[in-house]
Amino acid sequence: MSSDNGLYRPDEIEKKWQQFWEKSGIFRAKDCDESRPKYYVLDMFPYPSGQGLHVGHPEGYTASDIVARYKRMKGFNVLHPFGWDAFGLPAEQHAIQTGTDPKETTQKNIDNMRRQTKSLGFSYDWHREIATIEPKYYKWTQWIFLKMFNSYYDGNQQKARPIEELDIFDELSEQEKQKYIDNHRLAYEAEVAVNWCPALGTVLANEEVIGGLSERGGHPVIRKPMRQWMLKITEYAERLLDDLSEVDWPESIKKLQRDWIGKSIGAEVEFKIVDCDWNVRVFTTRPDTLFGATYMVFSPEHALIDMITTDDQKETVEKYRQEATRKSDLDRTDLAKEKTGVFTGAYAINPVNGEKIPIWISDYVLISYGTGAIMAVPAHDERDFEFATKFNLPIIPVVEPPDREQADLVMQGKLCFIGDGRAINSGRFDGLSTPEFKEKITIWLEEQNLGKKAINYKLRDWLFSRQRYWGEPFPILHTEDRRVIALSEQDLPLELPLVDNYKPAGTGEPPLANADDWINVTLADGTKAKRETNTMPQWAGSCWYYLRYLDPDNDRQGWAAEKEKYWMPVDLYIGGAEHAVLHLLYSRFWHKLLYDLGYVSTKEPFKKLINQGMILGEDGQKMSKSRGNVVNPDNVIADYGADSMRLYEMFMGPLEAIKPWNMQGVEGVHRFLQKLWRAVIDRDTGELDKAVQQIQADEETLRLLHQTIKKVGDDIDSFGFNTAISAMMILVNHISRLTIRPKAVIERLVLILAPFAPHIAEELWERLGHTESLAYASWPEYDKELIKEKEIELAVQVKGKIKDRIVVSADADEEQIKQKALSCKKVIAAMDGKEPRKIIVIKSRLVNIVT
RNA sequence: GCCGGGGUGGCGGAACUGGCAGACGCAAGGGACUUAAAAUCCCUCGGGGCGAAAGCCCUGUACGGGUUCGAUUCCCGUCCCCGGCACCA
Repeated sequence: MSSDNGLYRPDEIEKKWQQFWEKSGIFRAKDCDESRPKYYVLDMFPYPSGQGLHVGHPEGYTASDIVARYKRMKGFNVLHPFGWDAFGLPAEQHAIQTGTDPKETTQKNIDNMRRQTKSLGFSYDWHREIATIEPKYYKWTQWIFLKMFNSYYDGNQQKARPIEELDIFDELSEQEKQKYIDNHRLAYEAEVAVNWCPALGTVLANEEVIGGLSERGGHPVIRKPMRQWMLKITEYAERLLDDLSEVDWPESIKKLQRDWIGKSIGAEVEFKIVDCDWNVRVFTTRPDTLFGATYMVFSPEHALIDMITTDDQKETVEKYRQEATRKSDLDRTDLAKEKTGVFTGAYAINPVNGEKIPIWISDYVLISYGTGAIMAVPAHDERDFEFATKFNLPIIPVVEPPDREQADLVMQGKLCFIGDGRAINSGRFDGLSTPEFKEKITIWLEEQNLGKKAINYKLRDWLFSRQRYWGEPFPILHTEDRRVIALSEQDLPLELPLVDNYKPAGTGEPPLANADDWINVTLADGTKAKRETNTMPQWAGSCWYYLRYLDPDNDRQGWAAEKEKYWMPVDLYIGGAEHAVLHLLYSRFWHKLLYDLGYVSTKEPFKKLINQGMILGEDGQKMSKSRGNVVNPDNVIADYGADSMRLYEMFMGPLEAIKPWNMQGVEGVHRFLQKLWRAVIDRDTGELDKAVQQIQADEETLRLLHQTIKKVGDDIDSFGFNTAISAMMILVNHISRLTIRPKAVIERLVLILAPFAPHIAEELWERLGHTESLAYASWPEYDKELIKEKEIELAVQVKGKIKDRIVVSADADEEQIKQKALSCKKVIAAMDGKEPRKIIVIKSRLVNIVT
């Protein structure tokens, strides 16, 4: 008679162990424990969306959990926290539509996603859970903003310093002093042309505009000048670039960041404008082509245009400028379009040869890069070439291409050449190579006081305000007499007021402008002031959350210094590649500010970074509701259990790869767990199977076990989780075929499986007779000697083609192997009576006989 | 257009540092067990050819070349797919 007491029941054992982990507090990280090395494993915290978890989330979380559990078994004190990046547009859009407080919506979503996350059995220290929307959290986001506001960047020391230490000229008036200080703050206000999205009723950061449309929603975006808060990330450009060499990140991500920062080295050159007192500066990376500068182009927004435009050109120029401002970024960057532009009537003098050259304006020159004006060298710049060709401007070649054919075309003005070559038409510089020329002319320009070496970055200051309700309020007051003052630290947090209308006004005035009680403030001295009504962007909270985990309940500091010293930096950071630039660059920027001011002890926050790849639907398409190919983790767990879910996510392929979901693959790993279970547990009684016995394992089993222990450990170290699982499958296949299964082998198998499938591992561990959780059991050691094969099979090739195989003992020497190989019948036949010219023996691989 | 990543069976993928291509899993086919089915277990499984069979031969890692005793791996060229950037002077 058979009962089913011994069946594998993931639903039961998973609930049991999750409750045990929670109640026992076994995964609470101990601060400042100097007896063990520390290890900080961090997941990018999610936005708590109404859709809940999708299968992409657990991919990264499982990988980090495997590492966390593995490191604990290796004796590390592991910090593995979780939380919520909870400010965000969906909850606010919902609030606008329904009038529900976004806090309520968000809280509900957090509760649901927490339930889902816990059902996967991750070993998070839930006592450290944080959410960026909680006042006790954003108090410190505001605090860091104040640090930013109250600091300036000391260019000589290359670091941020308190604003009180800024040197000010005494002869300035009070007002001028204040202006000077405000201009130097790392958080400052500016009237900037922003990306205004009428449909969303907000401005967007450059990064949030994709091809002239809003990243979220795809609405059109136009340019509009508005007062905005900016953060001086540009001051950190050089350090953000340099310190990339210190972090262990994928090269591709580092490159994206380098390109985003976009450093270029060149020269600034001053051009005199004919018949007036104005000079204009341009930035160029090719000062060696100065002799070929045949005209200049100003950006339509350039301030000098009004002063230099001749009367007869005024109307045309004005018309063009109007059009340019009306154009959205999309129109301006449409590459299919032809270059446009108009002549200003003014001329400049080329400083190297005294030639009079016309000044044009065109929107292919950007006001925000360099000086907003360029010298145009049509022979050696493709954009200038296109423009010159269209408007019939002179093209003078000044670099001779090394290639003869190219050189001919360039000399005829028919080809634009942007490479390095030899200088021509450049007076006494003729004959120089491009790099030499660059160096010499830069020195010459400096001597003549006409220019100097210069560096430019593509990186712009970070537009930090949003016309939104659902974000951190700025701790800033605007007084009646137009001063901007910061709240003091004791006044934090400045909490969001309750409002009854979440709609933006549509004029650009944020929703908070309607909260009268909240906005109007009277200072101690009686001065009336209004609160800042913009809020911070979603990135703010995620810039520093990894620090709050260190000390989440501290209400006197964002984090305690000794905890920061103990835990930082983050040893491993896992998350999606979509944050390659923004989140990771912003965090690094904030971290460097905090470093300068002495609040953190490391230059970089994240030592090692891994990106998990996207998981596609079963149809190979990106998962989306409209395609109907979304896989819900809840269903997978209900059908197969969390261990199968975890295992499958890791077994699909390399962590970083993009890969399609396949429900039958889940079935496959589930069968693997079943097979292990059946090999250990008696189906009827639920006790250990009678085949599991305390006996010495045979040689082959022992070898396979030790090989597997080594492989799984090595693979976890290198994030090769898919191959680690396949190695364990091989071992389970072997064990399940044994009639007597050595208990000690099974125990070690259970231990190495534990980081991947912790519930079944804990359950089996218990049923194997252990009374303590395996969470801190020592990771099994492997024996190098036991791993070695006794006999090795070698392929024997004749001239690179395999003819036969031989088996030799592992310690056979080369001569023995050669003899054995040469004596194979098939080899003799293949050699066709010829003498071996050369015999290559690759130990433990093959023999190749060349005749 | 530029930059980065990639292209291996029907599918996901594996292959140390240039050394037996296709581990492991899925799907498929065959068999065992069963009254039957499910589950489980065993076998086959890149393509083509020869053979009654054991087995043997040829070919094959997007395509075309090259280096090498030997190339999925290194080099050159071409095609395709994915991601990022997009007039940054």
